[in-house]
Amino acid sequence: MAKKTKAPTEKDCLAMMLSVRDALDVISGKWKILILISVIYGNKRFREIERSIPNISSKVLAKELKDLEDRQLIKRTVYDDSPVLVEYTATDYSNSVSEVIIALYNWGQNHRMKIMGKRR
Amino acid sequence: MAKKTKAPTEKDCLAMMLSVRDALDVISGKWKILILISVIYGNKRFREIERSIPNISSKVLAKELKDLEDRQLIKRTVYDDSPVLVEYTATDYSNSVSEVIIALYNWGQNHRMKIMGKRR
DNA sequence: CTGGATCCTTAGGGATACTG
DNA sequence: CAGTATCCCTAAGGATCCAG
Repeated sequence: MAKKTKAPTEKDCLAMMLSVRDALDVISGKWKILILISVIYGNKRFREIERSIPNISSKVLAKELKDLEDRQLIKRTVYDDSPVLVEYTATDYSNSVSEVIIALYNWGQNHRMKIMGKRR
Repeated sequence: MAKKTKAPTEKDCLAMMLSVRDALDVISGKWKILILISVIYGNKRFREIERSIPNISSKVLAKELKDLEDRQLIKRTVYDDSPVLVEYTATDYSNSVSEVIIALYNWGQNHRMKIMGKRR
């Protein structure tokens, strides 16, 4: 109703930052997104996920998985306990991250081409 | 022509990760995206940017700005040098990050509501 | 196989003060 | 105003080994 003659500035800028920072809190770090990708792509077992992500260590993976589970971005299910069978799966919530992942993917591809082309 | 009966798996997953990792290399960290937002929103001066971002220190800002400049994600222009006037502005390239920012923003908002609603 | 425990290194970043 | 210079501290992450 009311007209806001002003273009977006300080307040919008800050609001933008706050939400973005929330998002970054969750998905920032070297591994979280990669783990999400792996799980969304269908990897379920610990070693499977580990192998799918170059250079990740089991310690880091365990820690990040726990973190992601806490935030309900993945679901951990224990199926057995003789040789211990655990499965990690995506949740609706983790699927909602897809847009972010896609955006990162697109931009990253573009960026890669740019640096490949240019300097060095 | 050829049928690929298989759904995307390992190779696509890895390709996805590589590009995403490239993107993360550039924009990860606590501050880079926030700085980009600030500059894209029109803040140009060092102190202006500094004030627009809660809790950032001048040291960190200086470092990140330099980094972003190296990667051509912002442009630094010195206009004068009596009281020293410097302007940071967005580049086409930094504008291309907008999609990522929007995605983060949307998801972050959603996430914020989710945690607000739930636990604690 | 699924992780936990331990040790260690480094980069990120806060605080504060200072220079051109 | 636009940064630098220190100092210091913590968390992220690598390496390796070990336990259930």
